[in-house]
Amino acid sequence: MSNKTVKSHHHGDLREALINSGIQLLNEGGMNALSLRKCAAAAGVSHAAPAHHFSGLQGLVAAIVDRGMAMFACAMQKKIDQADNEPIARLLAMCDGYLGFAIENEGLAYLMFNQKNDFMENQQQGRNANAAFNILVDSCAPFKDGPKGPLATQYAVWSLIQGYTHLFQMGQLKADQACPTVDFTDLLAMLNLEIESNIDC
Amino acid sequence: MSNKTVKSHHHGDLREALINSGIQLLNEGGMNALSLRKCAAAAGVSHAAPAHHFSGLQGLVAAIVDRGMAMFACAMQKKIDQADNEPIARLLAMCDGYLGFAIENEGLAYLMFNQKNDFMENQQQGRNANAAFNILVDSCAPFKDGPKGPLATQYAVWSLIQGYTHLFQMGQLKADQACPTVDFTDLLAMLNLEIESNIDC
DNA sequence: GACAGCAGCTTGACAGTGTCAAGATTATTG
DNA sequence: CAATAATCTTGACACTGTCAAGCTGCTGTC
Repeated sequence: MSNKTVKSHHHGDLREALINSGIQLLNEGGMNALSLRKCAAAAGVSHAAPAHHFSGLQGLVAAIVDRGMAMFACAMQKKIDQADNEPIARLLAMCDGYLGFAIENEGLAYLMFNQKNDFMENQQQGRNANAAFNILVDSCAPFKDGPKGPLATQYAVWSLIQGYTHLFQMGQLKADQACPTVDFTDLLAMLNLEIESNIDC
Repeated sequence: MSNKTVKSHHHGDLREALINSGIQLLNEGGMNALSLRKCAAAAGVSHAAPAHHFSGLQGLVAAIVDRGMAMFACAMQKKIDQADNEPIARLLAMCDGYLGFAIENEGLAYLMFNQKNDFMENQQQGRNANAAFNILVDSCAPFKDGPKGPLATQYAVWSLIQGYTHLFQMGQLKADQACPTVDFTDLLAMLNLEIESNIDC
């Protein structure tokens, strides 16, 4: 497939090619369009070749999720960097990036967010996932925790944006009836978020 | 299989049996354990028999989701009926039933909540789904809508409980680190919920 | 009561899937 | 250069959903 070299027995960068093919299949045909054999075919390679780079389908999925997490973290960070240097604006920007990523990468995001997460256990695998998670944590850091204990703000925001994104992905937020779509900004505004004193940046 | 009648060519209630087998398979072996052929085998019937009751796997899934929605609505209503006759208590009870159902029926709930919803379009199919949805709507009805428009309360609560449930299903709420699990009550307490005046029950 | 029609189910086949074992080819290393 | 390891191919297997064709027994009509 390469025009630089004559066709070799070795692909050269099959692992990368398989991940890319997988993401493309996901975003084109949704969850059920992903298969080892189709990835192999898209990379111009025999059906059993992927087994030497991933331990079965689950391994390919893990690699795709890992790649997706890097893209996800990047998408959120980009929005945050464009926002005003103020806690609420940055939090909203993070959520904007969260939802935007899920919209622009529908199949990939579905795979990522609906996969049981063993990342915390496989430390090696989850570096990108942790990076994405830390962006969420950092965005919530300037706000006081609720009276009922620490982390409440963080999990409230996470649940809210994840739930909203999920409802969107499942087509539950269509504005087909009289009511217009409820914007996420309005939902976040309902949360009691108090800025901790003496915080800059 | 029945001890009342001799074995007949006809099963008698195959449709029900297939749905029940499907739910059992889901809750025992998770999402990937569900297959038409295994449902058929569990019902003691040939592999192609389901095709005469459902239009393929998708049809069986739709029937299972429909059944699940009835159970879901029942679970929420039961909790609400046990709660104090007061808006906040009833809202919390609804969320308790929501999460509890997902915990007690892991595989089924995963199938239900991660399926793109065509219920609003297939009016006939979605009666049970609408019943469950209406319980959510009714639980939010006593509360004022936010300043930014109607339905904000409803979608904030829905996003929050769905997101929290989803994080739980994906194993993101484990209290493995120093922090204990964040209770949903604490998250709901962070929402600005004002009771509308002149409402009883 | 007999017979046609039909719904319920079976059998057999097909393409697609993941996974394994064995072998062929290429790159790397001593 | 030769041995070894990495990479990929080929072939096979069990499992999946789906379709076509046929068998079985119930139901309704004359």
